Amino acid sequence: MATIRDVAKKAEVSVATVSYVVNGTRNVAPETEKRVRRAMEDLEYHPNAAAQSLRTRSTHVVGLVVSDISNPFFATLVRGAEDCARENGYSILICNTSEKMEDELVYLQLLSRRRIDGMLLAPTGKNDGMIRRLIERGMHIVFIDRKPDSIMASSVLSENEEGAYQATSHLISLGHTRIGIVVGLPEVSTTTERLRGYEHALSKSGITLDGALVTYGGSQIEGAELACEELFNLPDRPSAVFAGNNLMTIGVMKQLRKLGIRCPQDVSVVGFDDFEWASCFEPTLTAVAQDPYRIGFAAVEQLFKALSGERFHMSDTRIPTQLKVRGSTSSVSEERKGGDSSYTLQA
Amino acid sequence: MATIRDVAKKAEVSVATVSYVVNGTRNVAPETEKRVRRAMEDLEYHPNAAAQSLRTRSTHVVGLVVSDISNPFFATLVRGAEDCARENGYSILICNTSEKMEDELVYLQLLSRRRIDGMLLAPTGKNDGMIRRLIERGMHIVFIDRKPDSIMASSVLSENEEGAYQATSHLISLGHTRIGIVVGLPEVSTTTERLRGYEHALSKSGITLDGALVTYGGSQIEGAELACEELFNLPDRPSAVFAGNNLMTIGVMKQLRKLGIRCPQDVSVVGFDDFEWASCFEPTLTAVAQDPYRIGFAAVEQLFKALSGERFHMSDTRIPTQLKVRGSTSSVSEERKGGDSSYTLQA
DNA sequence: GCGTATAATCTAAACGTTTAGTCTAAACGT
DNA sequence: ACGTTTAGACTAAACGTTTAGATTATACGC
Repeated sequence: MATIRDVAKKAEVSVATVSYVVNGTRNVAPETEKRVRRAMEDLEYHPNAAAQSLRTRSTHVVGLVVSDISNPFFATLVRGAEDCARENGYSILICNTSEKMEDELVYLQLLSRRRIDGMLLAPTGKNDGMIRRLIERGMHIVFIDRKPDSIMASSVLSENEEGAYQATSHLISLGHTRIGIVVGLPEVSTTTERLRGYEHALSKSGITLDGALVTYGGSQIEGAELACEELFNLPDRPSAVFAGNNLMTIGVMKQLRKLGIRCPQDVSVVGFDDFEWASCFEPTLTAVAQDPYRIGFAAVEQLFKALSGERFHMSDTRIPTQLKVRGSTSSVSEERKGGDSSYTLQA
Repeated sequence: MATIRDVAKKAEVSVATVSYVVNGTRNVAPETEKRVRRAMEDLEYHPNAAAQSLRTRSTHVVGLVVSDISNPFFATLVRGAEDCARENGYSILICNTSEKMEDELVYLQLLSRRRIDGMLLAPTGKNDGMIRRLIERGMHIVFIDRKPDSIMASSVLSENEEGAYQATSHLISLGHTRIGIVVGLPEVSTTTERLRGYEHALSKSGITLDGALVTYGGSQIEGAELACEELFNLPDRPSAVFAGNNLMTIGVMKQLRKLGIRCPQDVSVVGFDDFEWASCFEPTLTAVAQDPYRIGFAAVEQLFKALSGERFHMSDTRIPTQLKVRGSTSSVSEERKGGDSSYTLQA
């Protein structure tokens, strides 16, 4: 593979000159430039990024740490991040923690070695110490989707509380009073925020919170199935269920089907996270839509702002959610009336 | 940030010795090792990966080029790839081509500069020249999901033809003879292979191929909606539709709903690619399940085999598909009988 | 006690860039 | 004609590792 020295020799100039034309960092005579470019073409020269990084102490790489990239929410978020990164000449290194603190730790160290210019992090919530030290050592971090409340740093998150509030209020407005909720992992902020929105909506309507209706599904399908089973083993069952994320919505629906409980005739369901297909399969799902693409994109923008030294401006960005009312929720005690009365409510 | 020199000084040894304990490349006295490790801890030393790469000419990074990581198929594939990569101390750099040849080209060059150790590539099919040159220059490439037929290199793909054959045969066995198909981009191998399976199944049953029933949806939802509309504008409509990938299945379903055509009562639908939720929303979807996780995982394994110099063993791996028969397909002319008669047929 | 093998450590040259600092020669102002 | 500026090009020192080869000390066989 050709080096800058080879190009220099072929173009009969010094390596410095080649570097200048590659980076446009100094004037070089049009004639010389032509010769250099010609040589680069001929030799199929590609600057060695490792050498550049070593010299310039900048890798043009940003790390992206999420729990599981196969979760469509994160997948889309990553896409948004990648699009923004690419526009600015950056690449993205992905890391899946599976919500495990050890894995997260290993990745944080790995990213340190790689001298990435910054990172987007959806923290498991169990490595705050290490994260804080990283930040102190100068690592630029933007939290995405969730954030540790003990650390001051930029973040880009959904309007979780407001979204959950709207979802719950929607159910209440349909006459539901026993509303079960299946939330994710207790240590992540999305869980607590969504729970808060739920509680807020209840209390606003004077409904007293029944602890038995709050269940934990671990953010996974299987966990949500169990949580849902739990809800319907209660002496007085809920007439509606609020599922805390996309996977748990599927878990809930699976369990309902298993139990022979019809939605929305027997129970209303609203999920956090929308789906592409939600409008063409039955029951069409009422959901709080997030905008993961925008979260990813905005987070990288935020990161670049920090990198460009724009006077350490910490910012917490909240991306709005949208309640999409579809067919999986219906008036309590009324039968489903059919017909498509979908509508959308903006947060 | 601490360098190896700092560690050496603190531990009162030479930099070489530090390197030896970091990499375990030579014996060092237990006493010395302890001192060195201590120093590393104290200084929070993380070896500079750029310097290592420069020196060793190996980055421990593999590039992953797909059309769109927000497509759940690729997202899961990436997860499989990442899991295997990580097990072996490698990281993954992601690139989204959006099926555009220019973007693909830019990424191929970028990955060259980054001196990645190898790459997984789902080619757009329009840069074969560049790809061939890369391989000649020593780049290790494993094709995933699809492959250019003009290039000899390892690949890990689904059993596309067989899967499509089974899907089509299933429809035929239900009495369908006018079977529409919505396939993706003509230049990618998945399209041609799935089309071949479809044609094969038809001809085997003595059904003559009607060109009007073969439509192109560009692998996207919107494209498939149009393609589906086209199918149902035909003088004699199909009684079944085979959708060529996950997004196009959604497009088809959206269009059917728009046209007021019921599935499976009016038309049967089978999709290529399964969904997590397919068994709990109506119509429960009959689909050819692929195993993207396994594709990604196997592709990285294959790549490592090549990297470890295991006598350039080119291999084309095919990952089996599974036909999951559910509720979206039914006997022609018969009304849907209800009840869950799901079953699975292995390829 | 002597040559030799072995273990532990060190020295210094790469790896491929960028960039501050020099140098040269031409252009310019007066 | 002569200092001064300027454009264009060059030299060489970093950046932080790895690793072949040299060096030293210790153990071993006889």
